[in-house]
Amino acid sequence: MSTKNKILDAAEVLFADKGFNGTSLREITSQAEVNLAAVNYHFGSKKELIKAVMSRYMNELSPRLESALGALCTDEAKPSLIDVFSAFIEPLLYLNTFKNNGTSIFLQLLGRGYTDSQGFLRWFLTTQYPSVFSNFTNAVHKAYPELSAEEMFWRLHFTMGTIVFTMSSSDALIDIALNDFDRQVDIAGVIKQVIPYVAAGVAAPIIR
Amino acid sequence: MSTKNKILDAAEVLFADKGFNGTSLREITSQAEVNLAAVNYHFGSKKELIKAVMSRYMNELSPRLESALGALCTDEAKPSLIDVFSAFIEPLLYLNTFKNNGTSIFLQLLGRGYTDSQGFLRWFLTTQYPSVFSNFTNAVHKAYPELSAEEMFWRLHFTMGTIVFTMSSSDALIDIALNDFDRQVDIAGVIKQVIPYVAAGVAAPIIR
DNA sequence: AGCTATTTTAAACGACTGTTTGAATTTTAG
DNA sequence: CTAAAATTCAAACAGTCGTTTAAAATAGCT
Repeated sequence: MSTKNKILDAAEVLFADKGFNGTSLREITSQAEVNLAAVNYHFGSKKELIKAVMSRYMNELSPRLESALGALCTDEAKPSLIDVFSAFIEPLLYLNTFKNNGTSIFLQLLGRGYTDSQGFLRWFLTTQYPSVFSNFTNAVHKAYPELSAEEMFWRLHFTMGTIVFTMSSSDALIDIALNDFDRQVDIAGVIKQVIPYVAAGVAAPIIR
Repeated sequence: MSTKNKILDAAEVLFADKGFNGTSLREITSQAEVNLAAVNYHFGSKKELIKAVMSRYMNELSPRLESALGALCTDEAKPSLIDVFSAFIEPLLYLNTFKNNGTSIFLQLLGRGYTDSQGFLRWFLTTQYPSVFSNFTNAVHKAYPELSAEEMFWRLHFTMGTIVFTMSSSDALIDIALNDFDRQVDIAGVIKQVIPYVAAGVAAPIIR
């Protein structure tokens, strides 16, 4: 295993758990069992390391998401919103085979990225992977054409919030579910719970 | 204006903007124009200052929320989920009169509290203000009795995520709405947009 | 006024942060 | 085998962090 990958593997878990600002390079390098200076040598800076961690996931996710959402839009049949959101399941769960707990880690990282460090990660994702967003809005528009661009904007951000926030505290929530309801839930279970919710939210009647 | 209040006023704005971990005591005290040591003198520690900032809002919000939700439950008429979520509007917007931008600041603080500092704030709120949560779940249960406790647990956390996440990035979102749609939105406008969304999400049909 | 208690102040504490350095080591290639 | 390139390493850098200290200033009270 290369030093670079040892660092990435250790970093993503710590970042997901304690946030980007909350994780020090010393924690990462000691967890990865490499020298402290290795991060700056291989990645240049902590910020570049964060980008590298996210890119490793986005490069796997982006094409799969693109084709799944693209298939919905080229179909002549009108997809339901459940179809649109369900298109995320397979690509997201693929991250689990690509890496242990990959889905959960990635979604937690996404949540961290939106609140930590004044949204520089949001800028990075929207500029580096713009097609993911446009594919998504296109699919939603096909499923629910009555929704104006502005209303869609808000509802998609609400959806983003639901997903990202839920996932960034998914470990705690899964713990509570285990204690209060004796129910063993995994990340796939949470995803299946959240899809009807966000689909209904986006499909909510328009109040004018 | 007392030193204590000068600190609280400066702290809440900085905390909302940059998070609890992202704001240093030196930023707070120089913004408040008081000595650095004043925080530890008046509050004991940074952690206690965070609690004090939140308590100042919760002590205003909690009784108003309690009576608004309580009224729904004692009514013999079955409330709709829109009614339940609309019960939050008046107490939340009251924070705006209590303090400039109070609603927005409080909701942003809430969002920060859920992701910063490994959820110690979540523990603080759920143990110090448990009635808010139980009143809420009671009201939802009355509006939608078919929802099991476990399903309600998940949907309420999804809702929490939607609200809290949206509000913690509300400044950025309001900016985008202004640029892309020439639409001036304020925090009340965002709340009115989000209520149909979360109400529909919670009301989503149960898939078993 | 004087005395006490409260508050403010400047300075320093030790611990931690990301980053850089230059020498030692390992790997690669001719 | 050897020389060059790439990597690892311990050490130190300059900063920032939350907190503490002890002296100075202020306030309240008799």
